[in-house]
Amino acid sequence: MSEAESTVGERMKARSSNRVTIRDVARHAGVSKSTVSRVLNDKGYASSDTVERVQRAIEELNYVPQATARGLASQRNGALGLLVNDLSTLTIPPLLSGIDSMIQEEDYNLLIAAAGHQASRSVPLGAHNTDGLLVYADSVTDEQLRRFYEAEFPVVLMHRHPPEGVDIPSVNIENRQSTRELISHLIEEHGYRRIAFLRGPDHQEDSREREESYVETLRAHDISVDPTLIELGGFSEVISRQAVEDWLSEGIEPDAIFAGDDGGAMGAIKAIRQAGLRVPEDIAVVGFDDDRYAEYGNPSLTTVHVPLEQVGREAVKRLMRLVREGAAESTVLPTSVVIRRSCGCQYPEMPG
Amino acid sequence: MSEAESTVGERMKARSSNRVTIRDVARHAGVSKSTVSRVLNDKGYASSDTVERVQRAIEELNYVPQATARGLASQRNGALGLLVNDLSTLTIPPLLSGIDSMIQEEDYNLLIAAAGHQASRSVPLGAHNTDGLLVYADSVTDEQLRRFYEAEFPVVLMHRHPPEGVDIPSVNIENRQSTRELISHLIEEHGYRRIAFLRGPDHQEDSREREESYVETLRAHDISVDPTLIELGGFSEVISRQAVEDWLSEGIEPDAIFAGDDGGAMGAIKAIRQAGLRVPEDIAVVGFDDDRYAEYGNPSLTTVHVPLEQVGREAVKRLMRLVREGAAESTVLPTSVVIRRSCGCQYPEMPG
DNA sequence: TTGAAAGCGCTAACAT
DNA sequence: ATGTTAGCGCTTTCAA
Repeated sequence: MSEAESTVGERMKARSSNRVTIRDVARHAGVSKSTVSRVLNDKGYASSDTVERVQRAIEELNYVPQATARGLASQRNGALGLLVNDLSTLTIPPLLSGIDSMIQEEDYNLLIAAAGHQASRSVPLGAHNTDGLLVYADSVTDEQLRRFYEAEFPVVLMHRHPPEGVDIPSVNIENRQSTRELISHLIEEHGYRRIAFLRGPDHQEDSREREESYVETLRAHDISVDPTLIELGGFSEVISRQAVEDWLSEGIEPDAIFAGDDGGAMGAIKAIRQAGLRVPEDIAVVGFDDDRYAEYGNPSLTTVHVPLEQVGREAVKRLMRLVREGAAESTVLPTSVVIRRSCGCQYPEMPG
Repeated sequence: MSEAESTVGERMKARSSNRVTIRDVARHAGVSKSTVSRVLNDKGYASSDTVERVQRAIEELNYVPQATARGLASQRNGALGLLVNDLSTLTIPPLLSGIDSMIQEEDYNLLIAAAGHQASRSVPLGAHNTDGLLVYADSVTDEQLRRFYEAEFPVVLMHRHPPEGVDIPSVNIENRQSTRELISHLIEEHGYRRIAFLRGPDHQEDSREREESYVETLRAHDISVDPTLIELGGFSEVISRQAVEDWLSEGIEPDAIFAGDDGGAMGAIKAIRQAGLRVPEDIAVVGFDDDRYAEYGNPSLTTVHVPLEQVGREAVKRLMRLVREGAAESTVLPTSVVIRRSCGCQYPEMPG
């Protein structure tokens, strides 16, 4: 019996389910499943006549190949995964936007999961449901990363370097240079000397690099580093605000505060104003990220612009290369200081 | 031959692939695949002894069931889809966060796709790769919605009502009442009478409802509606800014501007300040959404708080019910006016 | 250029 | 309580 024909039993079966399968298309076009598959995937030979018949059948039946079946047969999932710590962050939208646009171009799907604060738990995304993973910062542990690496599962890191001995490509941003420029600006242009720092979470590389560069820059200007002026801001508005409130209530009043991220800067500003002080007249505040609201802050925020959308796109590009060619290179994207009002400068676009 | 045993050929095959399958687990535990499957899915009976052996085998072999195979066999995808217009919006993070947390609780995966501005194109998510869809606002057309409905494919709408004759559950927010309160506040507390409106995209229901309520509230206060004071803001900072610039350059100077969303409010503020005018002294501005930066705006933004995280969670809950029980109810979540500085009030927390 | 057949890794009757 | 058997809907050799 030819596959292109059908028995009564088959017909009834086909009728009983309203799901259109490749067999229905084959039957409708008068060809075999294999031929339909070839047309679908543009693989192997097919006479233009056949191609057209099959495509018409697909249209007429409104056929869409089922992902699970296709995946099982071809041993690929057709999806890329994204792991982040926290989806509610403001840095997420541009990142997502970049990732999604690139992934759609590549005809893959995007599977997302937030690791929450238990980066130790088992990862919900992996070889069982994706063909590769984008890992943001410390959303998975070194150990888990190592396992992916040993299993030769394609992973690209964002805002993080691979641990020792693990050769995973990464897309990072330049933290040190812009931090140096930013802190130098505070010292040289504004004459601040008591500059505080609000650290990010302990395991965030971005935060560590920013802190190191902050320390180096102070030293380069012969300013001794005062440990009481370094507190945990946790890349969080709430924690940062509390830290600054604590300083102020203890009578510690820096000239300026370098918050590890813009959210922290907002928390700092809130604390300062609540204490009846002014930003930047009494205490200047600068951040990092250039979140969407940085420009609209009160006052507008001097910060460092991070090309997050580009980070997303570059990461996907690299992951695709890794999936297809087995290798990809790392990169570090440039950042740039954005001077606005909160450091004490006159931000041009904002009169009043 | 029992399934629990193995031939040399099978062993070699198992060795040749480094992927651990259910057969490996079965062999390792000395049981059949079915038993492993039962333990895996907690279905049917199994002696506690067997359960333990199987679980140990799973641990030891580091086995994770393959999503495609499981999906094909069980006729489900194990994933829920989310369709939005634009991933780069600020309303996205809380929404995503709510959706993701709920979805992880339900042990599903989250597949995301931005429709871009071609809501007309074919939808990348559907029955072929998900078990149900969350549709945000106008990210798909009425026609596409109708097709899903006719195919009895589970869909839950967010920030949108189903078209006529299509009974799809939705999670919406209260737009009219809070708009009425907001506009009444501008009129009654501040005495504004020339109040402009920046409309959202044409097909956004939120925007239409806000506009209707805006018009009604003006009329209720015996204020005639001036069509020149209604312009397209497109729920976009850039478009809104341009619209306000146009007004000002034409000498049109409202007492207050009601932007359809917070992004638009920011654009309006920018335009006003650039024209050398002050907010709220010369022109007041209010928004809608209560985005993360609304409180930090310059001045802080009077707006309407929208419980986006809850919208996400409620939508997932309803979609799960729809998937499992075939039905779910719609709901409308309450919103609340948040008075800050941009309307002309004294916002308590911000001295200086 | 096309069709037949095998099989991807799992679940789900149905036996027993 | 557990094993056997049949697929799920595709892709992919292999023949023809």
